[in-house]
Amino acid sequence: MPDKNGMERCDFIHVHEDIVKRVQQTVPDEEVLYDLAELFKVFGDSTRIKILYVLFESEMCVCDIAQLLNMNQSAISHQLRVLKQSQLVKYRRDGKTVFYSLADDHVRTILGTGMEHLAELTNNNGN
Amino acid sequence: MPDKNGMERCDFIHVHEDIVKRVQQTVPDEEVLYDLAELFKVFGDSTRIKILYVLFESEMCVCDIAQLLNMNQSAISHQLRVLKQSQLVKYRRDGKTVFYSLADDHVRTILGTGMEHLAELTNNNGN
DNA sequence: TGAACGTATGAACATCAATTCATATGTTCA
DNA sequence: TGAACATATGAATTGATGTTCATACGTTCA
Repeated sequence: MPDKNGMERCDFIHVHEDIVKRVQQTVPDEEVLYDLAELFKVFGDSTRIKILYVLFESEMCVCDIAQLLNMNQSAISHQLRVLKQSQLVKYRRDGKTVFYSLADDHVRTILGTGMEHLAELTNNNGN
Repeated sequence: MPDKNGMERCDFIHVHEDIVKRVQQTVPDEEVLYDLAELFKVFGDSTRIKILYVLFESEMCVCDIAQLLNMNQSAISHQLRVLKQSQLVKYRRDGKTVFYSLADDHVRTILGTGMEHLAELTNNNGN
């Protein structure tokens, strides 16, 4: 017969309190970790990743990005807004056209780190 | 009066074809970018980020992680499965207990890069 | 000014993902 | 073996998110 209340035994009887205490002190604040997750969430969509990679090469207008990715203008515009809010891209207006570009080099660094990880995974699996 | 078919003008008339061509060649394959997005998606959840940070300090069992994060065992177990599938954590069994730990140092690198980005943003906004 | 164009945006819809609940699986020990 | 415990998992639910559609906004130019 299982526990009366389903489960939720696990009363942390054997917990190493010293370890727990130490860990609690070294982990960053809840708020920071939340922001960090929000940042990575932005990179967690292939449309946005494609946009960023495209901007590696040169600044580009919404229309051109849409053509490159074979998506409609609205979808790109919505995603550019997300990237803008995260301060990953910046823009300048030239007449009717708005040109987007990478805000700084962090984008390259972050994407590069992710790429390295993927590369190593596929290498190891290839053995 | 707006266009007849809503919009979807934007016939890419003024597109710089040379730029577009060049960009298309340098952007990684669709599949790779998709995998990259999947990787970052894993980091795009604060529960998983917390788990990873907790594992920075030492290997830990499901129960302890649950206590540290003040969440129930099932939620943690589900998230550990995601981290396991992404090969970001590994585990070893010791009797009834399963200890989880970081799979390699890429986790630290990736999270560190994200942190740096956040730090610079807040610095710049603080001016 | 008004037509044409490039871009932005709000609403609707559909899909996805995190958590919870209930329960199954696997291990230890009396 | 069976009770107790630690973990895993499937189903259900709820909230978040990406895309589309329609349309608004801002700019140029005749």
